[in-house]
Amino acid sequence: MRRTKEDAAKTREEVLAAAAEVFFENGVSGSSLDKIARRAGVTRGAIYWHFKDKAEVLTALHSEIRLPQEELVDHAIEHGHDDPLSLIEQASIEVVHILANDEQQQRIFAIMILGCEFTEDPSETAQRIITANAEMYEKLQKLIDMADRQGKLAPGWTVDTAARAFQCCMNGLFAEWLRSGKSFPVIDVGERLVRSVIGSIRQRAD
Amino acid sequence: MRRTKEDAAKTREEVLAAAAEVFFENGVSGSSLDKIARRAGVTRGAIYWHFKDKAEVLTALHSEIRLPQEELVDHAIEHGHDDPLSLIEQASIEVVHILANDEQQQRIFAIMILGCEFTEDPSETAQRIITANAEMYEKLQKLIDMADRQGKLAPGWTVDTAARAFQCCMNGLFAEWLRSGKSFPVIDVGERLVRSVIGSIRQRAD
DNA sequence: ATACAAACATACATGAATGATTGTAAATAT
DNA sequence: ATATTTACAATCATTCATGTATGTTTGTAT
Repeated sequence: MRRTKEDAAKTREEVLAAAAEVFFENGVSGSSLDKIARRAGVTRGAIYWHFKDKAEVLTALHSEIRLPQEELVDHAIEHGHDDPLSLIEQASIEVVHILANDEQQQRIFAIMILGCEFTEDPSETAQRIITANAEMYEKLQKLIDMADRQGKLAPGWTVDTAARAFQCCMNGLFAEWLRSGKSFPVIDVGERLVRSVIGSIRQRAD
Repeated sequence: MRRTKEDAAKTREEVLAAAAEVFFENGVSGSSLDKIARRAGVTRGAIYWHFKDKAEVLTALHSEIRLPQEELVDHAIEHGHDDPLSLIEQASIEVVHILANDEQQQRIFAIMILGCEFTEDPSETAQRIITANAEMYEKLQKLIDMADRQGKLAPGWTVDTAARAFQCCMNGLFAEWLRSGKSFPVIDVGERLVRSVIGSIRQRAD
């Protein structure tokens, strides 16, 4: 038996990795803590030591995801940018590429987007996801607002409508891809989709 | 007590309506048959009389949804159409309008899109949803293929890429709208989104 | 009027998942 | 060297949903 702090941290990570797999395979509420424990090579006791309950395992998984693009976007929001729509376009396409190659993040994304039981009275768990989505929306909104003030929005678009439309596309893209078992080339579809929508939001320099 | 055939059919409908509500509020696997029964004003016995188990309640709910646009689209696929992309555009926008006004269909849609536990080894339940989605995709594909053979696809688009991109948008739109608690005007966002994507798929007549 | 079947309600048996408790070997502090 | 935590494993009691079996009332056919 091993009990050093590093080992403890290691089993914590193993539990999280196992949880990602089991959640991904069986859905969140279809996964018992015992299944996760077995997959991680421990017992439920270990899980209950590190986490309060299943919900806390989920939120721990969620907090593991951190896209490098976020810092880029945050920087642009703070310091301004001369072509916000292009920034969105580039950053989004990069995110698609990253996600297409990182299995662990795919699983977590899938669990968050698809496997989350959704309830009208939002449970602690679902609330986290809603919050995260709202934060992403706000960032989009700020960037598009920046573009608007530069007179770069095509007629007919409002800041909110454009932000929502783009958000729907991206979430829909990942959701469909993961739900379908990665049955189509996300990168191709994603790039075209992003360019289409951004293209029609952008004021054409005719 | 009432036992006539019409009354039986009525309680069957009441059970389904209750199921839609309870599933919508608590998620599918968070809803016990007892909760549904109470909401419908019956006991589980009644539910087990009409349905084999919870999965069958779900599929019964699913089979209740039948959009009038489907017949229009089917007709076009069979008999041909001189502007398939416009047909997709029109039909999709109409679907958005219908959905925006029908609470029952919104709930069912929400359950199907969001509340479905997703699993790698698809359970009987999830399989139905996947199948339904695949059917919608095939129809899209056929229509876009028709447009392609008329030389109406913009350069860079393939039939599959275009069909996937559009499907992602629509599913993403409804998913986001329902998940967010209908916090934005679907009709506005939907119309702009549909026109944007179809517009960039369509060969421009410059 | 009688018999049977339809349409439920009620009661129970089962199994699974949870959470709490307890036990314990090793690590760390003193 | 000893005491005390740490980091788990193992066990147990409880809850809870499910499925089934059985009871009961009413419609309906003869």
